[in-house]
Parts: sequence; structure tokens; C-alpha cells
Amino acid sequence: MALNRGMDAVRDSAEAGANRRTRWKQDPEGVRRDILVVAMNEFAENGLSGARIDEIAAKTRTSKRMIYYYFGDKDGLYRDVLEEAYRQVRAGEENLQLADLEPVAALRTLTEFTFDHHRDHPSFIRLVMIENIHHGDYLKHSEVIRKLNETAISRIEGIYRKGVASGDFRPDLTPLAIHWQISALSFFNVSNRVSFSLLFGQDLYTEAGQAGLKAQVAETVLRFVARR
Amino acid sequence: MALNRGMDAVRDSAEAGANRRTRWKQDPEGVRRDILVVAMNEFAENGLSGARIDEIAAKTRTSKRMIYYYFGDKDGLYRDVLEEAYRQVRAGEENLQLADLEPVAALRTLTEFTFDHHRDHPSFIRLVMIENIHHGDYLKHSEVIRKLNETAISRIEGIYRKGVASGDFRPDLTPLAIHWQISALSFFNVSNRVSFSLLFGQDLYTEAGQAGLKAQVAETVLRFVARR
DNA sequence: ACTGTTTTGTACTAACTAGTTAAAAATGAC
DNA sequence: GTCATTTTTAACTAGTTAGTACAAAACAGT
Repeated sequence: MALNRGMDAVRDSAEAGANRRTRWKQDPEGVRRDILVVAMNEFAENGLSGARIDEIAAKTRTSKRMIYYYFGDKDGLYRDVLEEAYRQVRAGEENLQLADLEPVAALRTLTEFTFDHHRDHPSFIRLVMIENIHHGDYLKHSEVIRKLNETAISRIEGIYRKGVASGDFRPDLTPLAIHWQISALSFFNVSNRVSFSLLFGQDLYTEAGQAGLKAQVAETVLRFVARR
Repeated sequence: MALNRGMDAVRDSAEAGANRRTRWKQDPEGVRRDILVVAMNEFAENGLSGARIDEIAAKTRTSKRMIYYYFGDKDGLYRDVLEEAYRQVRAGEENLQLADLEPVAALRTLTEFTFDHHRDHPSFIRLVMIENIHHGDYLKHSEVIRKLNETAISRIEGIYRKGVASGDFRPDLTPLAIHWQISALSFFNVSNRVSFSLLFGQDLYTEAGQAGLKAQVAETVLRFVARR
């Protein structure tokens, strides 16, 4: 029974990646990815010390042995999960085309996109929360992640420059400050959803409430950068 | 050696509470409080599953046995820590006197106070983060905490009403929405400090940076509620 | 068929960790 | 002095958990 499940899984993932014939042998990449996906959920759900290797193993198509084969130990797995999470989220941001828009519209679009994007990636938000609780011990040692974040700032810088030039934006801000505002409001909406709705009611987290909140956040950011 | 430490500790806390003669026997309240303080730090620092009862016990003046004597189990201790944290933070907010101020000044004062207050209570912020990661499992079951939060909203409501009446504030907002904004910006500053400064530099977290950020947050809130 | 890589299963261990037992001593109210 | 409450000490248990040992099979390139 357990043996059958294992065999089928291997066959499935082999078939899935069988388009290209002569590259890899079985499906090491598939197995790695399978483990990463499951581990991301488990770490996001339970924290670093809360997540259980046996539980992760049970939810993969493969075995605990393979986790150690590919990731060494729990910390190694967590580190790779974190990097993968950042990579996924940043990859999703690349589709944005803001160059054609006028600055006000561009900033509104970017803010609303960020709001939605964070909302659509709660596991990522939770991993960032967890990493903050751990004082960034793992973020510190990942060079990969730092490089992924320069884009965010330079994207805003482009919009902001145009806005100042056109007279729509006030000239005394930094792109970093604007990014901080957008991040704070979009992040908090996801990170503190549980406690906020528990203490102050669900109104902000209905579909209508979220739509209103998104509009409110966009307006806050626009009012913040607007010339007086 | 360990014995001496234990004995001295008892004597210390007994002396500390020895002003009133004939009330309590030894110092059960003192012991409870000692444990709570240590446990709050440990839970805030390491999370619920990351915190170790033995470690907490070692850092108190008393013993592991007493933790179970007073709090039953780990969950009970965590629950009491959470309630104590909320009580402390809300108690600190009571000194605020905003009734005399005009609405704009009152809202600025409240926002700046909240910004500082969150910054001065990182352990509380971390406990809220942890509670959010645990889906509010413990917050849910605490009736004490819910009651502590009605004040926050009604305080804002008072200011907001006056501001709308005076024509300073626009009339289409709810006190909850304003509270959300103030909370989001003040909370994020503490909760995401590690990851943000790691990814985007320390500039916002120097003394000057924080002063600027506080002014910026206050201005954001004021622009948000201002009439156009 | 040969060979190195990938994959699996099972059982194991060594450390850790929440929680307990049990007995005794100190304390203070009466 | 009696007695219930509070406090201490240190060993112990039972369950959990990260990580390993070992043996063997399936696979793919040659």
C-alpha cells in the first residue's frame, strides 16, 4: 500500500517531466520541488520549531530519508524554503507593466497590486513573520534574497521621478519611504488579520471590506505623496 | 550553590513584599509575577513551541515545579502571559489626555503616542505576531483581552466626531478604519524591522530615521482623514 | 551487462522536553 | 502548637523528535 503510493508517485512525476527525454535520470528536481512545496506550507503554518520533519515527510510523495538526502538537515530545508518563497513572490511581480501609465495611475496600480499580491500569498507573509521572530537569522545568510529586492525600490523610483517632474508628487520623499508605506499597509492586512478581526470584528475582512480597504490603502499612499 | 541562590531569592522577594505585615504568607503573588515576566520574555523571544519550560524555570528565582503549581501547564502559562501583556500595554495607554486638544492635534498626538508605545513594547508586538501565526487560538479563548480593546476605538471616535463637526475631517470614515491605519503603520515598524532593515538598509532605524518615520506616519494619518 | 546516481523502507538512537512523583521543609494564621 | 498553604529539591517517566545506519532496489547512461 505504502509501497504502491511511492511507486505511483515516482511514475507520475517522471511522466510529468518526460517531455525532454535524455536530460535527467529519474526526477530529482521533481522530488526536491515536492518536498519544498510541502515544507513551505508546514513551516508557514507551524513556525520553524513548530514544524515537524516527520509530518512534512508524510505529506510528500517521497520519504523522510529523501529530505535529509537533499537538504541535509531541518535548518537547510528551512533556508531553501525561505529562498524559494522569495523567488516565487518576486517572480509574480515581474508581469507588472507600469511604464506606460502616468505617475498617479502607476502608483495606484502598484499599490493595489501589492495589496492583492500579499493577500494572495499568505504563506509568504507568514514566513516573513516567522523570520522576523527569529531575528532574521536565516535571511541574514542568504545572499540570494537580498538581490531580489532591489527591483522593488527602483520600480518606485521610476514612478516617483516622473511624478515629481510632472508636479503631481512632492519632491521631499525617498523611494524607500514610499515602499515602506505600501509594504506596511499591505503586509499588516494579512499578518494581523487574525488578531484584528478577533478584537474588532470581521467587517474589514469580508469581500466588500477588503475591497474598501484596498481603495483606502491606495488613497492613503496617493495622499501621502501628493503635493499639497 | 544552587541551594543558596534559591534561598536568597525567597528571602529577597519576601523582604521586597514585607512592607505590609499580615496580608499574605510568603509571596505567592511575587512568585507568580516573577514567572510571568520571565515567561513573557521567553515566549516573545522563541515563540510558543520554541520556548522551553526548563529555560524559563532556570531564569526565574523559583523552580519548574512552581510553574506547574501556579499555571498548570505550558498552555496555561502562555495564556496568562498573553493576558498580562495586553493588560500592561493597555494600562500604559490610560495616561493619555486628549480631551482638551483640538481634533487635528489630538489625532497627531494619539498617532505619535501609538508609534512610540509600540516601539517601547517589542515583546508585546512579538507576542501578537506569534498569536497571529497560531491563528489566534489563545486570543480566541480569552474574554479578558477583548474587553480591553473597546477603549481604543471609542477614544478615536471622540476625536473623529469633533473633527468632522469642526470641518477638519472628512465625514465618510469609520473610527475602525482610522484605528486600522494607525495600528498598521505603528505595528509594522516594529514587527518587520528585522527583515526590512536587512533587505533595504538601516536608514529607517537610526534615531533620526525613526523620528522621521514617526513624523511621516503622523502626517500620513492626518492627510488620510483630512478634508480635501 | 556495468556503474554511479537516485530512491525507498525500516528500524534505530540519542537527545530533548513537558509534565509528575513524592517527600519534606518553611511559613504564618489561629 | 496545630494546620493549611507555599516552596523546594531532585529524580523520574513517557512521549516526541531530529537525525542515522544499513541494506537493497530501480534507474539511466555507457
